[in-house]
Amino acid sequence: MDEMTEVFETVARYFAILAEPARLRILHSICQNEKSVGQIVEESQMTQTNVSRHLNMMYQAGALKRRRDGAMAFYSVADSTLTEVCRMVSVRVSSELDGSKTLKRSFKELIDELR
Amino acid sequence: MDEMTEVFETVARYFAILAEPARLRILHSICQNEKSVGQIVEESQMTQTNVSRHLNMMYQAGALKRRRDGAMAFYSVADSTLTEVCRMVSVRVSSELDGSKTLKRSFKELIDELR
DNA sequence: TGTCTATATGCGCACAGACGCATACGATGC
DNA sequence: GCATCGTATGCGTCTGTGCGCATATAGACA
Repeated sequence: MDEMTEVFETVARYFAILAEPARLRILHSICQNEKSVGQIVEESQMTQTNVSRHLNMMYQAGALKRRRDGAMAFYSVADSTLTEVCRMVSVRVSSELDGSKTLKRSFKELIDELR
Repeated sequence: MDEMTEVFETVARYFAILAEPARLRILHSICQNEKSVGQIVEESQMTQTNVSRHLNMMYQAGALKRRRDGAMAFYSVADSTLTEVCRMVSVRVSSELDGSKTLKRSFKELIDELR
């Protein structure tokens, strides 16, 4: 396989992590402190199955850290570049909104918390 | 629909543009100067159909500019944030490679050209 | 008008991935 | 041991989307 092919596939796989609303929701949920699966489920309004699967996917990809404590599993962000680019893109996207003010406020909230 | 849902979907759609090797290849191809579809086809080793479709997709998404000259269409990058985050991610990903030196060199090449 | 070149698109296929349901696994407590 | 709680996973389904083939459209030039 061509070298560049591998390069582009690798970068694309990285972006694929962020190309899914469910995973962005999770990232947002744990970008400040680690959280247990249960906490994330509660906050994110997603099913436990779905949250668990996305967490594992992100963990396998090296995006998240996992800490086990008894039966509980706590996840946190392992790769700060994820939140950085997420923040950059949020800024960019929100800057060209012409619509609802409440939507803009939601973006600002997200941007402030992505640190 | 919840406001946050819309926010996450919007950001995810943005990342989806970059979550595809073919589109990264195109972005790399035109990140310095505008190019015609034919030129991109040649450089990228992709079929004309495929290149055209991805170009149009990116154009519709506001990622690219299009200039028509006769029968030709020239595309260039409209959103510099795309190349910026692409560069950031490439730096990040290449920094944790332990393998082949030629692969690292390919990454460096990409990173240098993403400006 | 007819032909050639450059670009776009309708159609169909195939594959990937997101989801829910049910269930399995593992730890804790009785 | 058994029941319960928290988390992970096998399976089936469904939607989305990337791709190729063929064809359509549009401009240039005779």
